Amino acid sequence: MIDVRLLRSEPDAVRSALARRHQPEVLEQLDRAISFDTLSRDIVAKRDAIRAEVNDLSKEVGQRRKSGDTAGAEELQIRSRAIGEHERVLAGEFDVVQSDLRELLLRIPNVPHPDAPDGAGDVDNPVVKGPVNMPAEFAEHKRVPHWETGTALGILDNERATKISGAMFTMQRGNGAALARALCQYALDRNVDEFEEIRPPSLVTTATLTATGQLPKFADDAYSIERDDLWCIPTAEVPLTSIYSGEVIEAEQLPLKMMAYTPCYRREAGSAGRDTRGMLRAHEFDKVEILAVASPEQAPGLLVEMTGRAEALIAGLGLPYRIIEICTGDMGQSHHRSFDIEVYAPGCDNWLEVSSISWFSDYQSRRADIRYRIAGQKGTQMTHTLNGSALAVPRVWAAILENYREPDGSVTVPGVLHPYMRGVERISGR
RNA sequence: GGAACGGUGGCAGAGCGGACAAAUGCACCCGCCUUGAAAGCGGGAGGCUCACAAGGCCCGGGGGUUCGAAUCCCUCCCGUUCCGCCA
Repeated sequence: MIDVRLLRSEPDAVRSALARRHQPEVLEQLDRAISFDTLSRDIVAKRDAIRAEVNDLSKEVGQRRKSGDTAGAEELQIRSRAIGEHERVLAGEFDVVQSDLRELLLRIPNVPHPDAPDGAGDVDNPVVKGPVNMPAEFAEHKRVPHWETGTALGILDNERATKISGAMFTMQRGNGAALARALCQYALDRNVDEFEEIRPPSLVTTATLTATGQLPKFADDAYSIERDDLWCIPTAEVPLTSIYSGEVIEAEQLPLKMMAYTPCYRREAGSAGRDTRGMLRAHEFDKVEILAVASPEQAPGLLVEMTGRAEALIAGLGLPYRIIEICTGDMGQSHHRSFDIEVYAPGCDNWLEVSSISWFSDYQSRRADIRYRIAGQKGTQMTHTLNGSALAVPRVWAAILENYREPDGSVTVPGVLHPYMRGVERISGR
């Protein structure tokens, strides 16, 4: 949620920043929000003046009662009651305007960072690094999609996954399952130097899913358990961000760095049939997420650090990759600035998005009410949040099967994963 | 799921219809005292809204009663204990 005070003090700056997202309806919402805010301040001023009057009268009623002036007290009561009617009307109006305003603000996206590249959509995302590790050409035996290799080796069984749960569910078996788990273990071990490992709940309340920005706008993308008013998390970002919701953190505690390995659930409404072969897009997948709660000053450095960490994991696996920056027209609603890491998969002949690292400025913190206090200073400020996929399993799993496919159809396991694979260095057919 | 009891400031904990932003203790900050510190003494200090002041709001959330609610009523949430169920 963007700051209403910013809307008041610098409406033009907010407008031109949001205009870079190339979504005309956002600017309309902005105008309505500004007029709601003006109206609400107008009403609250009147309401408060009346409340002050009622408070004064009530005090006097008490005093007169005490001194025995019953008649005088009763006369004041009558007056106060009449004024109270008016107060009730104004208070009602205020509540309506406030909730309309909040509803609007929850749907207005974050302002992009000034340095975020301009663009209308994903084709405008500039490559900021790479390709790294990219061979001049790929041998024919690597030009095999992972779903063929995985099925042939008996480590991918999507046919039965579909029988069990329906379309767009996947299932890994044997060394394929081990490979998926090894990737998570690898990602956790490489970040435990700085990030606290968390095992959060994967079902969360509506308030929690609203704090990170998925609700109210993107309800169709999440699985909901209506009977208990809970939602399945689409990413560990959701529970991790809300760990400190409603709390005030001492400045010297910042940044708070956390990571979690969780399943992620996405309905993928509207994307059925698109890039859904093999492991490319599924309703349920595993991911290791890294997250930081920081001061505004710490945030830019953390964005660089966290992007570097995600990159190091991919580089460590020896996969060809590149880093792109997300342009203003392609940014997620909560994002202030964002980078993606893409891995090249020769079998699909495609760059696969395997990691996304984002800075949310105070957008999520304001929704979640996460503040910090500087010792010796009055008041509190909103924190900044950042997060990124350290490693999203399915597409990395897919890229390994394609990049490490041998002429005989087996798959070599990258060296860094050997310790987590019970010594298996090569996955061959049974 | 059932029953009982709870939810008040950083923490503990009083207040249970009228001057309560809220006693007291601990912790914290500033003085005095001291070579320095502790103890002792004196003083200060919550959050939100807000340019500031004034005003308003905040005693788990929401609603109600009342001239007036931390205090009474309803409802929801959370916690503790006991029972039931269960990995």
